[in-house]
Amino acid sequence: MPEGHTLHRLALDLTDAFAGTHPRVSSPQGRFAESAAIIDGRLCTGAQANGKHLWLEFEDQLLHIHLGLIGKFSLAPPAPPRGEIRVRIASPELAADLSGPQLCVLRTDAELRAQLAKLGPDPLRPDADPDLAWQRIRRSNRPIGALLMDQSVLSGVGNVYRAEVLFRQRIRPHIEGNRLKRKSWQAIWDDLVWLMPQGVRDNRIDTVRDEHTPEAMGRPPRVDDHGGEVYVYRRSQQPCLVCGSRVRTEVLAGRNLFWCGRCQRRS
DNA sequence: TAGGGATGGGTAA
DNA sequence: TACCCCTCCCTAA
Repeated sequence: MPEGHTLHRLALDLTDAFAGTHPRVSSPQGRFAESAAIIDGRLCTGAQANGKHLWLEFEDQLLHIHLGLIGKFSLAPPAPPRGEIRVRIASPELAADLSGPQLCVLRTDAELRAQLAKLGPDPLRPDADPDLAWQRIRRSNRPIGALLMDQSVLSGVGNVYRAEVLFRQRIRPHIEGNRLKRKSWQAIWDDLVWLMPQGVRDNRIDTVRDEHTPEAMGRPPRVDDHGGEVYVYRRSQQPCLVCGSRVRTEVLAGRNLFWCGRCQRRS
């Protein structure tokens, strides 16, 4: 379930669990066995995230992980591995099991920096410069709904935050980057900077706030299969929580986009 | 039991 | 744009 908030949360949890310790590192599935042996028992100094990239630091070796679409990391008291576990990082108290990652590889500091250099600003990092993203957006004729998903424009936003932040700011997903108003971009960025830390804190994406909360509207909370409270994501054909018209869907940038054609008219 | 989908992204064409 | 990989889970048959 990985958008940027998931990775930042994992970095915090992994740091809490293993920083300053010498965890055992193994590969129950076997596909990471050789590399696991290299860092097994080494001092772990912490974990960090940037966009959807996550890494653990073992002295001069960095374990670089990208969960992709289906990757998962679970932290729990040690138990026999279940399923295809690429990597287990374990202390006597906790085992972190990684399954289905798109990427899981040891890197040097220089190699990792080269990877991260390709990423646009991450709303979850305090040093992020939103103007770097704006300079790309204002020169592009691609729709903002595609640009938000492009990790070289800005990093960490995935399909849920894309749909939800555009809804919350009432922006039409199809407006081209070079026709988007600067203040609209600022509103998107500011909203992500407000929303995503809540995703890290709660470990899920909730975007329905203020007067539109189900409680405020006299309905029981509706939690989507993905585990959060949302306006439009995966709500195609259902009534918009704000105006009641049907939520629309189409594929944009290779992924299912959801939006309200009546509420989202701003550029 | 087979097939499809899922919050991602790299590569080839 | 199409296809591929990664894994798990739900649905239809």
